Amino acid sequence: MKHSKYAKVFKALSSEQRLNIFLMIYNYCQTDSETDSGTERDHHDSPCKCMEKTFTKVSSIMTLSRSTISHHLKELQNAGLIRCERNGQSFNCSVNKELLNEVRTLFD
Amino acid sequence: MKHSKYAKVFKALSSEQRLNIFLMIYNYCQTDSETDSGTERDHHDSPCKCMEKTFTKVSSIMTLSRSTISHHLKELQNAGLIRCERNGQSFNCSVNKELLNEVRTLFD
DNA sequence: ATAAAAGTTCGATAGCTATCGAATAATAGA
DNA sequence: TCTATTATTCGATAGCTATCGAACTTTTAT
Repeated sequence: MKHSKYAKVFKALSSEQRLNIFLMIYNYCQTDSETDSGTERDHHDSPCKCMEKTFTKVSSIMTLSRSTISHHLKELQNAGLIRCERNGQSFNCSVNKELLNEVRTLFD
Repeated sequence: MKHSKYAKVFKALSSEQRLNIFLMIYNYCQTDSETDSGTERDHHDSPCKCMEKTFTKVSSIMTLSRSTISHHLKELQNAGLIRCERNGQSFNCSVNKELLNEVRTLFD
């Protein structure tokens, strides 16, 4: 992978608030996929289960305006760290674990 | 480790030029410690051998002014990613591998 | 259809950042 | 001591970023 893409990932995680949001989604993914390990899924497109109502959950925990949260979620998507989709009123996000693996191997 | 410290690390790596500088030092450390694996060292303070004349080498490879390079090296030090010391005319840097390990485990 | 809730987009702004050149300080060698 | 090399600090600047509130759009429920 090109260095510029890594830099983009790091930039997305360089804001403390945004890192908190990301880790919130990440941790949810972790515990969720343990609980749900038997289920059949497409591992390429969604390597871990979505965090449902991400926007709402983030809003309830962090004291940031809605527009700011929207912005941060978009930044995380833009860097490729998460994928989001709207499902009716629920806004769901999942972590791109493949990208995380790539990033991790940068330092191996 | 506190999230804010991770954010600081990511911020240090979020500039493409600075990431290039870091990876240059990192890669040098890697090949160097392989070549030099038998030597006795204090692994806490210097987990890998220094890259000698860091400043000069970075200058010769990247088209950045000296002041900018100085600034970037300081940022990397500030985030704890590298340690530098001046040794006469030579400016030597080494990578803080313990910190890298911590960062890596953020996503385990 | 209307209202409520959820999320996005827009425009503004204060503060940060990458970069430079010039001036300065530190070091080594003659 | 004088000079060349090396690195730091300073001041400036253009551009980016985190954040907000207000206005708008989309969706669900009544």
